[in-house]
Amino acid sequence: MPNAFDNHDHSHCATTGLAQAETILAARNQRLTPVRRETLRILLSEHRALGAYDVLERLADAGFGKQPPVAYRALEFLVDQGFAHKITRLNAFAACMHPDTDHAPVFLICRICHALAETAATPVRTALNATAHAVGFTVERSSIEAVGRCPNCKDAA
Amino acid sequence: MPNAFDNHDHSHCATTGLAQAETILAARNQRLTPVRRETLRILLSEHRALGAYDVLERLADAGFGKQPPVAYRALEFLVDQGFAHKITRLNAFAACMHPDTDHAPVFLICRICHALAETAATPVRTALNATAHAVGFTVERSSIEAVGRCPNCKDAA
DNA sequence: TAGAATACGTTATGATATAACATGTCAACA
DNA sequence: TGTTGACATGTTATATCATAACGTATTCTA
Ligand SMILES: [Zn+2]
Ligand SMILES: [Zn+2]
Ligand SMILES: [Zn+2]
Ligand SMILES: [Zn+2]
Repeated sequence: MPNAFDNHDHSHCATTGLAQAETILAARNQRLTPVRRETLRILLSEHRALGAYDVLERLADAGFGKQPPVAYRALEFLVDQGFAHKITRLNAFAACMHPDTDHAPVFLICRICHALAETAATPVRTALNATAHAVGFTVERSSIEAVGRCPNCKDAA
Repeated sequence: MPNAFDNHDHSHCATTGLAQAETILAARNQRLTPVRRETLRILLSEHRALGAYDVLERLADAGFGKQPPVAYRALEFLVDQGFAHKITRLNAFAACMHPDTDHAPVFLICRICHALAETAATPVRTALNATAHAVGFTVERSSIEAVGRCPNCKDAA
């Protein structure tokens, strides 16, 4: 599985992502309707986060509704079902790169090219849980988002 | 140093916070003007994050300007100088509890009572840097925010 | 005290997000 | 096979969060 920073056959990411969504949602008796499918396709088309209004514009171009709830609802569905994530730092959404495994990711956001990668969260989450436990806090959800430079942009300002 | 979840003499937090800001800013030749001071006092008055418009309302009550930039500018100053943090998950701001030590904190947000604590970030950040390094990414800034239940609310739904 | 830098206040607008409600789709089942 | 109920889609309207641009006031420095 390549990450966003590697050169890779990206068409594979998109087709795989859609196919996975089909399979998983069918098993859950959830419907991947045309708007939802197109929304996922839009997110999968890039390894970066898109604002809800960017998604909305593309949905409108594809013949769907033009009002914010159209995008927000499809995005909410995809987030709930684990096929997309909200990147809170960016107020934006990105396709999940491993919807098959239950996970709570760490996001790496390139400040230069805006590429976004999801990486193994286990060690970070272990540390976070320990830190929280030390003050009696129970973690239910968390966002771990780093901004910096990806390998392709490491020499840029 | 108590954290937000402990019972503690909270008036101490506020007076200490303001005094620290005075001292540190004087040393930096930065001005803790009346709006800035009041903004910090407002944030210090609670161990939770306040939205910019909540802060603005209290500033207006205290006789300062009533327009959003008044609050946003004071908040930006305090964040830049390390006396407040923006909690991106909440689109809100909170006073920093240890402005004396250079740090990039982990935030623990109680879903029930909205208390917010800042905890030692070192182990979490170490893990995050290692994870990032593994894919060639250089972390410049990061937000680590957990939502869950604080010790006082651990038995709640 | 003049001039420059900084801060404060306002108006106006931009960007992100949701409430509320009408219409449409589809499958279960009387 | 027509009715019903659940879900999905679309719209209007509004709420919430944030910044651009500009004029005035204050403070610093020479
Ligand atoms: Zn790809
Ligand atoms: Zn990059
Ligand atoms: Zn306190
Ligand atoms: Zn609590």
